[in-house]
Amino acid sequence: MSPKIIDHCALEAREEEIMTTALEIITELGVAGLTIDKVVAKLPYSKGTVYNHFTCKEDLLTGLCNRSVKNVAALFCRAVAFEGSSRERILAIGYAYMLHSLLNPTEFMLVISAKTPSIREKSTEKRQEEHLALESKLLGSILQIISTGLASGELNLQPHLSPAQVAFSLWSMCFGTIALLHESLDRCSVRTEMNLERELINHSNLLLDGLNWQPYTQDHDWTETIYKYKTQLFPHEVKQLKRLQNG
Amino acid sequence: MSPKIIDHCALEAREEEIMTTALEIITELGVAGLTIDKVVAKLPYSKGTVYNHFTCKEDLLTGLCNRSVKNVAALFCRAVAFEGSSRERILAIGYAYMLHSLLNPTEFMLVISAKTPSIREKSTEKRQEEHLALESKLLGSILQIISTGLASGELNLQPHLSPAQVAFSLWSMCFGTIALLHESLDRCSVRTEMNLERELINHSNLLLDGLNWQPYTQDHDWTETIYKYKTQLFPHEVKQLKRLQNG
DNA sequence: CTTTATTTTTGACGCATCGTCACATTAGAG
DNA sequence: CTCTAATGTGACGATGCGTCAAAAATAAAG
Repeated sequence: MSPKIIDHCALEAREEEIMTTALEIITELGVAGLTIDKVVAKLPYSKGTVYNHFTCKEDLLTGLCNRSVKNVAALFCRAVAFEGSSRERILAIGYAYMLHSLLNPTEFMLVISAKTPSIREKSTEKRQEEHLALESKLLGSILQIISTGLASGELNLQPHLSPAQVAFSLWSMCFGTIALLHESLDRCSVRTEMNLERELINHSNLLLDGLNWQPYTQDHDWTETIYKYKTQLFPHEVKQLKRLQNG
Repeated sequence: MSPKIIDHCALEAREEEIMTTALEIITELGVAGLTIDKVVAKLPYSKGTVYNHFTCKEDLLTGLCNRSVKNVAALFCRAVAFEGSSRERILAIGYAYMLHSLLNPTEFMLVISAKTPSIREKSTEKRQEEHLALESKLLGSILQIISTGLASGELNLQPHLSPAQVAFSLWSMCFGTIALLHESLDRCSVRTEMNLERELINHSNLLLDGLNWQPYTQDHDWTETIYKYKTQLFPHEVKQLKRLQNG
């Protein structure tokens, strides 16, 4: 009894390896170009082994999507810890989301793709649940900032709005803005990344003003806040982005 | 010479027939379940004929998506003609979009799917352009309302915002809200359609307040306006929706 | 009515990809 | 060294895509 012990650590490492290889192929050939056979060809394992980790191609895509959301969650945690007013911190969340989408365009697209029924329909229940859990972790970061805003009195909720509703508003605003600007980014090159930044900040400020979240847009130097994001909060990411845009 | 004149009308009718059949299959089996062979099996034509209309499956999906956007555009035109303040008319746009997404969930999902790179990469340039033209028609309706709002003085743009930026904000807000609530609608049945309606109105009002688009949320009876949407502007659609929810 | 030139339709075919499963391999216990 | 169970392998059947040579349909000319 007990032959060949399953080394959980090694298993997980292999799963990472498979996902990384899949991401390379997607970056090169697009989601449509992804093929299990191509993944297998790039790996020292066989098809059967890959199918031990992922039940089908869609399951692999969802796994990739979850890995990406985990990275976003890490950025959000940093945004929550930003030294500043609650409104500055909530804006940092949107900024983090944008940075992530610019640094990892392939993965961002994957998150949208994974929400598509054709992929959801086929991937594992387990990975689906993992995805939901990760998403609510993201919402958790937002809710955390909302509650400190309420505590400090900078945010006064209108009676018909719950914190969850506000969090959802912010979330969907970011999602919609980035998704739509991302897609046009691929088409008409008129819009550059800088435009995405400007629109996202505009749109966020409109929403936050509507919420009466102080300080209002005109009562604070937001350019300076964004400068702090760039130099203090996400210096590494911004540097990486600049390198990406020049290279 | 000159045999068999191509009857453009008949051709178009057949294209419609193909798309309708494809939509039936998608509604039944999901986007992933769509197969050209299945479409052909349901039609009195052969595979070759279908491929005379659409170059590939993805092209068919984009065609389906465009047909759906055309219907949205028609609803938007009615919203523009609503008798009321400019803010009431802009809110009607969002309401129309929501109604459409609830009445045609399959098609709404398709619009998201069609934005996915894996589909865009493969569909025809021609249909891509058609899609862009249709989308800018939608934005056109929004811009039209913005300009009447500016003319009447109900909307005063802050200097750093252009009408196009405002239109984009509204558009992405609607898109994000509906997309995210639609997808959770499929998963946790906690959220009903009524919730989508409430959230969309909330979210719209937040944004419009942020824009200083009068009358503000607290200065007008919006419940009554929504009642007008239901009874005067989209009575047929609302009735259809109720039938759908009961049946 | 027959012929002819041309367009349209057809469906069998070749190719790619998927996911499976019977068999091979491996590593530790006895 | 042998036995055993977990793990890995890749050939295989099935499915679906898109093509293309041949067949059918059509309308004007003879």
